[in-house]
Amino acid sequence: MPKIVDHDQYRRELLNQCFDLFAEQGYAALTMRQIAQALGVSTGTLYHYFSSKEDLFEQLVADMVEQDIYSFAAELEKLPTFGERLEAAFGFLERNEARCRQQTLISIEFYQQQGADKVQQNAALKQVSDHVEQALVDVLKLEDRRLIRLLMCFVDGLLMHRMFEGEAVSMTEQLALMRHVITTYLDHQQVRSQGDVG
Amino acid sequence: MPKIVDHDQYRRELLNQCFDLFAEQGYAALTMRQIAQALGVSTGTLYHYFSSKEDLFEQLVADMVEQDIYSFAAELEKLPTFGERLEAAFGFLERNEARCRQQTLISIEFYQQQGADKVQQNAALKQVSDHVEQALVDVLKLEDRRLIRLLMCFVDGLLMHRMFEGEAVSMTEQLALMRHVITTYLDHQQVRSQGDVG
Amino acid sequence: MPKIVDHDQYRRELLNQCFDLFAEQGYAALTMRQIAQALGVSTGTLYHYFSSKEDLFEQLVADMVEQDIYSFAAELEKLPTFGERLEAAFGFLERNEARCRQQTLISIEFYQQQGADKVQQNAALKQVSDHVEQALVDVLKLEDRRLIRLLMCFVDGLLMHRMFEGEAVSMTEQLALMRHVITTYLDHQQVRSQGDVG
Amino acid sequence: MPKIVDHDQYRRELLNQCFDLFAEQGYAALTMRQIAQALGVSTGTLYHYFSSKEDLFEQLVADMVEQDIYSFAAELEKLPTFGERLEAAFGFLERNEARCRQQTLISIEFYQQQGADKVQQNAALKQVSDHVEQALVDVLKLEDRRLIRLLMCFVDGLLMHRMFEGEAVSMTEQLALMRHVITTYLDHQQVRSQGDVG
DNA sequence: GATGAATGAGGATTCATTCAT
DNA sequence: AATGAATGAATCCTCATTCAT
Repeated sequence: MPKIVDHDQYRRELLNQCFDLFAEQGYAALTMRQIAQALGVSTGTLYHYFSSKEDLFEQLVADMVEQDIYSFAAELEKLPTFGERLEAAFGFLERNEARCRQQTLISIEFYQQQGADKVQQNAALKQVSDHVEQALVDVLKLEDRRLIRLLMCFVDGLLMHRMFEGEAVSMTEQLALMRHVITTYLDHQQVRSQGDVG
Repeated sequence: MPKIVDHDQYRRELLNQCFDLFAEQGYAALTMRQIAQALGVSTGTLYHYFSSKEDLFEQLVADMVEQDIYSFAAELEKLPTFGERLEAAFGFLERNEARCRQQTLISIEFYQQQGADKVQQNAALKQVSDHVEQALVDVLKLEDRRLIRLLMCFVDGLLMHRMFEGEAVSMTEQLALMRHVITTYLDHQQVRSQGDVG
Repeated sequence: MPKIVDHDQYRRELLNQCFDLFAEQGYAALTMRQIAQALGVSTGTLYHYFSSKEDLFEQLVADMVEQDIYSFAAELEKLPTFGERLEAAFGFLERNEARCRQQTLISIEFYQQQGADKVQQNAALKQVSDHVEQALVDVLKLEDRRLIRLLMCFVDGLLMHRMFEGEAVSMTEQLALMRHVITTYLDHQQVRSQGDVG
Repeated sequence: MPKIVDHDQYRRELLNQCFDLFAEQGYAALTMRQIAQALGVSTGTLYHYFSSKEDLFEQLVADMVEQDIYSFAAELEKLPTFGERLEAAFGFLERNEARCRQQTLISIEFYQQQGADKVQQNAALKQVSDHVEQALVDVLKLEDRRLIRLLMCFVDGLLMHRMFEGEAVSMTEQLALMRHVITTYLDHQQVRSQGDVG
C-alpha cells in the first residue's frame, strides 16, 4: 500500500478529534493553535494535512456525513411494530443526546461560516439530511417521507430547545408525546384507509 | 446644553438595525467596524451606547424578547375552531419565515457566544421561550403545554432545516402535515375522552 | 472688574484640583474624561479653559512654581542657629512628604511628556528649582549655594527612594543623618577658617 | 525541526534593545509598534516573547536588576583610602551618567505604571536598591549603611536634577562637594572616636 | 514529514478633541 | 458658558498562515 493510505487515515483521525472542539467553541472562536495543541501536534502539521482552517472545517462536516452514527439500525429492524421501532430509535437518541447536539451545532456553524447561498449549493448538509432520512425510512419501515421529515425537524428542534433551556424541557416527555401523537395519527390513517376500503 | 438625544430610544434604534447583521454574519464574523458602517455611525458612537460588542449582542437578545412579533394574536382569537387557529398561526409563520429564522439563528449564536452554562442561567432565552409558549396557549386556546412545546420544537427544527436545505424542504407541506397530525391526535383524544365519559 | 478675573480664577481652581490626579495616575494614564468627572464638569468645559490636555498639564506645572509651599519660611527665620533652622525645614518636609512627592512625580512626568530637550529650554522646572533654592538660601541663611543644591538633590532622591521602597527607608533617620553630616561639615569649615585667620 | 532559536537568549536581547526606548519615551508613550519597528521585528514576534506590553516592561525591570553595571568594583578595591575609592566611584558615575539616568527614569516609570502599593510589594526595585547598597558597602569598605543610603539618595537626586536642569547643575562640582562633606564627616567621627578612646 | 518562530493584517477598544445645541 | 454626543485615528493584541530548519 502506498503512503497515501497512512496520510489519509491520519487526516481522518485528526478530524475526529476536532469534532468536539468545534462543537464546544464554535468555528470562529476556535483557533488553529488551540486545535493543534488539543491534538498534540504543531500548527505546521495541521497545515500539512489541511490547506486552511476553512478546509479543515469543511472536511470535518463532510466526514460527519459518512460517520454512521445510525449503526443502531440493525437492532431496530427486528422489532415487529412501528411503535416499538420508534421507541427504540428515540431511546437511542436520548442516550446519544450529547453527540446529536454537537452534530446540530456544527451544522449551524457550517451554515453561518459558509453563508446561506453556498450552504444550499454545497451538497454536504443536504447529504447528511438525506442520509438520515433514508436510514429512518429503512429502519422505521415507514414509507411516508413527509412524516420522516416531520420527525427529523421535531428532533432537531427538540435538541435545540434542550441546549437553550436545559432540563426545563424534558427529553423523555417530549419524545413520548411525539410517539403518541404519531402513532395515533398512523392508526387513524389506517382506520380511515380501511374504512375507505370497506 | 447638550445635543438633545433620547439616549435610550436611540440605543434601541441601533439595536434594531443590528438584528439583520448578526443574523446574517454571526457574532464572531461581524466586526464592530462593519456594524458601525452599516448603521452609519462611528465605532466611537457604538461604544457610547454599548460598553462592548458582547454587551451590544446581549442587549440585542434581551430586546428580542420584548418585541412582540406575535402581535398577530388578535386576529386568531376570533377564529372558532382549533384547526382554523393553528392554520392561521402557521400562515403567519410562513409569511414571516425570514424574521423567524433570524431569531432562531441569533438564539443559537447567543448560545455559542455565552457558553452552555451561562445561557441556561441567563433568563433571556428562557424568557423568549416562555413568552412564546404562553402566547400560543392563549392564542390557540390549547391548554396542553406539552403539545405547545412539541409544536415549538417542530417549528424551530423546520426553520433550521429550511436554512440548510432551502426549498428542498417544503414549508407549506410540512406545516400542513403537522396540522393534520395534531388535529387527528386531538380529535382522537376527545373521542377517547367522550368514550370514557359515556 | 472684567469677567477675565473670574475666568482666570476658575481656571486656577480647576488646575489645583487636577494636581493630585496627575500625581496619582501620571499624564498618559489620566484621561480628560476622568479629569472632567473628578472636577465635576464636562469635557467641553475643560476645553473651554484649556486648549488641550498638554496645555492643561503645562499650566499645571507652571502653576506649581508659584504655589508657595515654602510659606513656612517665616517660622524658620526666627530660629537662631543653622542647626535649628535645618531641623525645622526637615521637620516641615517630613510633615508634607506626600505633597512633596507629588511635586517630584509631576516634575518627572513633565520631563517625560515634553522630552528632554524641551524641558531644559522650558523655564518651568528650572524656575521651580531656582525658586526653592532661593527660598532655602533666605530661610536657612546659608550662602553656599552648592551646599543648598546638594541638600535639594538629597531630599529629592530621598523622596524617590521612599516611593520605591516605602518605609524600608526611614525618612527620620536619613534626615537626621544628613543634618549631622552637614553641621559637622560646616563646623569643620568654620574651624578651619578660623585657623586660617589665626 | 523548528527554527533553531535560543528563546531565552533572544528574549534578553530584545529586552536589552528596549531599554533605551522606554527610558526615552516612557512606558505609556511608547507603543508596541514603535518597539517592534525599533527592534526590527513584527509586533507578532514581540508577543511571541512577551505576553503583553506590561509583561515586557516588567521583565525589563527585572532584567535591570541582574545587569551588574557595578562591575567596576574590582578597580576600586585596590585603592587604599576611602577618599580615593569614593572619588573613583563618582568618576564611574560621571562617565556613565546617561545609563544611570535611564535606570532612574525606568524605575520611576515602573512606579507610575504599577501603582505605589504594587511597587513596594514587588521585589524588583527593592532588589536593585539592596543590590547596589551591598555593592557599595563592599566596594567603598564603608560599613555605615545609613551613610551608603544617604549617598544613594543624593546620587539619584542629582541625576534627576541633571535631567531637569541640564548643565545648570554641575555633576563634577556636586560630586566633589559631596566627597568633601562626607570625608569631613568621617574624619570628624574618627577624631571623636579616638578622643573617646584616649 | 514536522516544527514553531515569524509575520502583519485586522479585531476590539480607547480617548483627545470637536461641535450642535 | 456649558454640555455630552459624536468622531476616527491610534492602541494593544490575536491569529491564520508561511517557511527556514
